[in-house]
Amino acid sequence: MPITVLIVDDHPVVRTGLRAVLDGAADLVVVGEAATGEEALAMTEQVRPDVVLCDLRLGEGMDGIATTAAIRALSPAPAVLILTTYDRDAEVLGAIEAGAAGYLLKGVAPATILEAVETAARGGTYLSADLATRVVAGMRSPLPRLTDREVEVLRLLATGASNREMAKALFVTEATVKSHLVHIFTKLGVDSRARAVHVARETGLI
Amino acid sequence: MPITVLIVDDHPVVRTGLRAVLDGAADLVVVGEAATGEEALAMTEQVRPDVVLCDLRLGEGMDGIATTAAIRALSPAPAVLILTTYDRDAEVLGAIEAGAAGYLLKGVAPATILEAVETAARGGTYLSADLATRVVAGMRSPLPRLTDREVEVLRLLATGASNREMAKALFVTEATVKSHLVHIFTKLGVDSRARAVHVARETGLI
DNA sequence: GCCCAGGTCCATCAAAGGTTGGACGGCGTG
DNA sequence: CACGCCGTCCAACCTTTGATGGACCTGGGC
Repeated sequence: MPITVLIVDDHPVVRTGLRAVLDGAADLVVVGEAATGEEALAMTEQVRPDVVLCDLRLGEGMDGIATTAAIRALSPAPAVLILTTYDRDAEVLGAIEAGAAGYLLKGVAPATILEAVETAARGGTYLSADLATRVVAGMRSPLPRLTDREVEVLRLLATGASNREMAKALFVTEATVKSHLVHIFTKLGVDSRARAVHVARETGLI
Repeated sequence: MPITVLIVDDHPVVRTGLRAVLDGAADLVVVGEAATGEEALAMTEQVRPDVVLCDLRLGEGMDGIATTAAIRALSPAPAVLILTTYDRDAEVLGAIEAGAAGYLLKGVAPATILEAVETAARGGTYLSADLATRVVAGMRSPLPRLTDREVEVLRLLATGASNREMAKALFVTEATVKSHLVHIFTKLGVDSRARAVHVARETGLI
């Protein structure tokens, strides 16, 4: 009995590529394609695949992590393999937390994708080699938990807002903004707004 | 006589997808695949394709624009079609300036890709519909030309570097760095480093 | 009830960042 | 070739940011 796979990616070309790769394996059969998270969810309920191969970035609507969480909430829940171009720490952790059975970089060889799908179908977890160590590192020193307010400030910061502007936007005084900034800096281990934005981007925090 | 196409993308899956799409057309034949800009250049000289379909981002080494420029410098030069995930102004313009015969978003339908390749082979220019207007807008108010030095500063800036750090890195004084910053701010129409980084990212300048 | 954590607020001072104005060399054009 | 323009460089001055050390209030857990 072959392993059934649902492909989720917003790029037709990538879907075609994945289908071609998966069709090359005798024990795999692609049972559907979806372009959005919403579509993926609906199709999963209909066709009940063994594995969902899902891009992390899906253009409009739900992203890969939200889709993963929604799919894993179904029962019986198929394994979800996250596929992506980038290797941002926060996203890896987010995907794993959302119940993903693995995380693959798009740059990997076709054989690796097949291997990952088969591992996932057997209930295992597959992480691209270069990601495994990063995840472990991430586990050791988990990403700092920013409060909602702090994330709000961080987002404004990333748009280049000054303290004065953020204060206006958030209806607080400049002093309060500075206070939030200090907390953000401490949690991110930096000492300037510019660097805070940089690490926030790097870790996928924003 | 069929149109010959060389596929350039650092992701095996995407290459497979493109090959599948192009093989669907009777008058197209894929004569090779390359994973890097260097490889693409070498293969272009060997197999002399009519059209080179090239991803804008190629991981290590030359990027799509550099590769386009290098390929267009050959003679006879094949048409180069740029394929990408994103639609950043600066990159569109850069690609066109480098001699690209068009610019395609990866999200488009397979039929659109075929159409673009055929247009390119006939010597025409193809731009994804939503890009055309942006290019025109870009022409009307061209992106400011930053000098090499300014771009260098901007890149450091984006990593969150302080003036002092940039000065050390560039072997100039802090005052000089500030001077470059002023010019960058003026050209980008902003008044702070944070906002400069923001618009630089938005416009694909970095 | 008590305490602690998070959000808000504040003042002060040192250290960055940003503004202004100017010097020097290369390069193209009149 | 002289002129101006541009890129690079620099210094002095003023503004914003970041560090420090507090204060109050709210809500949740012991």
